[in-house]
Amino acid sequence: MLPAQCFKMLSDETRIRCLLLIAREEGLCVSELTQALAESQPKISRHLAQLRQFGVLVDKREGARVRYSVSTELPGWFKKVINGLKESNCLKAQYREDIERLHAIQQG
Amino acid sequence: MLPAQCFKMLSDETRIRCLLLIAREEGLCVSELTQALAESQPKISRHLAQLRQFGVLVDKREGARVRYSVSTELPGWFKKVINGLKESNCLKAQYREDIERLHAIQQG
DNA sequence: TTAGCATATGCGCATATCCATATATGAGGT
DNA sequence: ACCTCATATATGGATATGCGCATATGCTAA
Repeated sequence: MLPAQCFKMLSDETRIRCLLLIAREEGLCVSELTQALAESQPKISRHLAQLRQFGVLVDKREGARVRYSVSTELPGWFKKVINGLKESNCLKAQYREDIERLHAIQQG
Repeated sequence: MLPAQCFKMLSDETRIRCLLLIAREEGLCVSELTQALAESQPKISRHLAQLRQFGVLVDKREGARVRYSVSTELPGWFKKVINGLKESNCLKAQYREDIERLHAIQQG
């Protein structure tokens, strides 16, 4: 688990947006992310697969859906990075629209 | 300053090694890094240029040499990432050899 | 000015990354 | 069985990245 490889997982805007939403909501399925980020389903799925293959996310089938959540077995320094992102107020603004779209869906 | 771009700067092992050494020693020149990492001079120079162009490092000419140091004008969450790396004991072991080579040079 | 060390950059190549499109798999309902 | 929704993957093409090598620039000293 080299740091450079971990950071490569975070080096794509789509992956960051997925990860932050999943961390914030403690688990989301592909269709929720597809709508929240307003991106194509294959695009989302492929990025989630990368994060899962690298061990950042874990997936769990729930009927027809697959729920992705943040792995609990990450190196301490990497957990801190994710928490730092999650708690950063200056970043919250950048991804506000994703959160708003997600909540709009969850309402309906 | 999108997070994904910041992390892209950290997504290369050579750049991580440079950044960690520079952060630890509070400024190093190209030749020191070239020897400490045991990599070619153009390779080191190119990666330093990327880190500088992105604003992670600042450079200062000192005679024939150029000293690179970590910028003080980085977003708070990004400073925390760098400090987290610097302080992580589990990572210190990974880059021990770089530090040893550096100190060997500085002695001589 | 010339020599020589320190640093930066241009170029070509190999490889990696990302995307859109189309298609495949999987699960549940009828 | 079929159909449909949810998710995954294969393919091909555009772009980006990293490297080695050679060369250019910058500085100092003589």
